Amino acid sequence: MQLGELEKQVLKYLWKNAEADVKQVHHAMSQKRQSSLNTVQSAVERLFRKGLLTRRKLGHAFLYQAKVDKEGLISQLIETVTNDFVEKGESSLLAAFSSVSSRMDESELDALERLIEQQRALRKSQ
Amino acid sequence: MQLGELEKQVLKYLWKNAEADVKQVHHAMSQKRQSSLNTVQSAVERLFRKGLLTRRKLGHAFLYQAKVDKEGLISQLIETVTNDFVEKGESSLLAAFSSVSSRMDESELDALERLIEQQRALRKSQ
DNA sequence: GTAAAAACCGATTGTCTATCGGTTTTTATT
DNA sequence: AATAAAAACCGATAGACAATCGGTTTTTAC
Repeated sequence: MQLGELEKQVLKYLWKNAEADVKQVHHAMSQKRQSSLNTVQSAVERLFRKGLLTRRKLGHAFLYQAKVDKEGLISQLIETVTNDFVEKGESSLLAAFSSVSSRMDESELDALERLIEQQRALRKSQ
Repeated sequence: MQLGELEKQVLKYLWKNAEADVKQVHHAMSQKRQSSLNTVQSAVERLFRKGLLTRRKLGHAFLYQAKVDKEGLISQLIETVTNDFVEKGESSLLAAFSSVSSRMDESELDALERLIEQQRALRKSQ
């Protein structure tokens, strides 16, 4: 999946602000860029068509909401870029990590290990 | 960094075959697609300009070689897609993992922990 | 029913990959 | 040094896709 700059900004905004209509999104975008309302509308629609947003009608306008959270999207993007290089059968997630681990320093490795423990704890409790 | 399909195939080939000239690459590509020699030449040049290949002249032709290995490229791509979403200061690599870990099953978490140990061992020995 | 607001459509521009023909440069050979 | 062959390089076109925005249609409130 290919995301443009404006689309990313819209997503970020919707992660911080649960629901918003196009007007609000446009207003928020205007801090960083001078896109017209229509341009923002298009970006929002593209995101909606890509399945990254949900929406419901409230009064005049649709209220849009992020369908995936940041972590979900990132892991989706990671799977996309890694899948192209990973052979069938091997886990692209693991492959991704082994690619990344060599760039981590000691403290990051430690932090990573703690994250694994957290993840395990989370599972036991459910 | 954006990689097209042909570019990916060229990279994969050069990961399997240390050095090759355009002719060889073209020949290898012809198994999967019927691109002309010039088309392959362009893809190889693009990869070279992107810093993903090195080359040296041997006789007539340049011999091209992958400058990054698969793991290096994947981790580079992961950093690219994650950096857009990660705040300054936080490690995008760690953020990437926490995005991905929820999709891993028990055995993958185990495998990941072993990878961390390997990584540590590797470092101590150097 | 109508005016205003929002959504939707269509067209244009810009960027990037794939494609390949054609020209220039390099190299080996005589 | 001249030349023919090989490789590299240049330029142009087509196809995707994001960004952009004007204009039309649909929806909603009054």
